Amino acid sequence: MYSDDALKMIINALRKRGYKATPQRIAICKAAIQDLSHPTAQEIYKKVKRDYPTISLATVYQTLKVLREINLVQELPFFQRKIRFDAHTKPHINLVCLKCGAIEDLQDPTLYAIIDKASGLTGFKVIGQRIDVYGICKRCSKQ
Amino acid sequence: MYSDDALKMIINALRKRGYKATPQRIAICKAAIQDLSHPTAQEIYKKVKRDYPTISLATVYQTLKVLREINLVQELPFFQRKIRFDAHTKPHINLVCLKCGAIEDLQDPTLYAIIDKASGLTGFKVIGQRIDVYGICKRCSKQ
DNA sequence: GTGACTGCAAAGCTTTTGCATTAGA
DNA sequence: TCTAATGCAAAAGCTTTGCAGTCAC
Repeated sequence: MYSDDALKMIINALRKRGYKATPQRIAICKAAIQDLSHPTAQEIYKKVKRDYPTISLATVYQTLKVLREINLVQELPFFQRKIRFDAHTKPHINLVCLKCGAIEDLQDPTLYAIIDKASGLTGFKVIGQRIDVYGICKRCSKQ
Repeated sequence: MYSDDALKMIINALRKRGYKATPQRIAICKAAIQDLSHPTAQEIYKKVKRDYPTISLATVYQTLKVLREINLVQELPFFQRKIRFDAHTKPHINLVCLKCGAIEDLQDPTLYAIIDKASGLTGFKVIGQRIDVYGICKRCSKQ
């Protein structure tokens, strides 16, 4: 399910920045990065709790903060005070279904050009981006 | 400062949907729509409080919910549990400076094409969008 | 061994809700 | 008049913080 290479990458990324690679931290990393559904902190917590029953939400939040710092995940603050996490930090479109709540990622090479243009026009130094499209997904439309 | 036409538009938009055009509501609308800095609810509250000292935060939140419903503003949930409001509901780029916190809007006609393409590819029915680019603005870069 | 991490509990804050009073249409 | 809106207070609920014990390195 999860390759050793990816595991090594996580451990290296942590150590390179001076963070300790604790078992809990690795479990949270794996849960956050493997999960393509853009989970909330609560969802990551529940998932990790299966293997580490004593884990606390505080640890999950602290670790997610670290992952954000080392650019392994991106925070997506959403409605209803929920923050969802996206392991996909390169430019892409989040197709957010307002009915079922699902978020689908969509690549589009044109995005790089638009972001570059925006940067060039305004002298803005780009660090990251978030592109959401809200609506109703195909599955929900059919119902 | 604020044209009668715009005022009439707000009142009409409210009444058309069955909402009453109370003085507080109009003041909040004006504060939210005039302000291009993407204010938070707190900032709108402080601004309106000058003219209506008895206004409550609850009223501000309730009114912003109404404005969202009638599509006069868009909610932008941000980091630190802050929601900022954008009176600009058409596709545009929010250039968000991570240093000074300023948000600048930028038009780009190409966005329509990208959103249409995304919609066409996936069968997604588009209702709205949010396009953020995070980085350092020109002014902050110079310092 | 030592400084960073965990996890419990409590605090912090934004946003929402309940409800009596007030006021728009 | 009659329903909806206001505004106070309290609740809700996600996220952060403090701190003692523990563990990675």
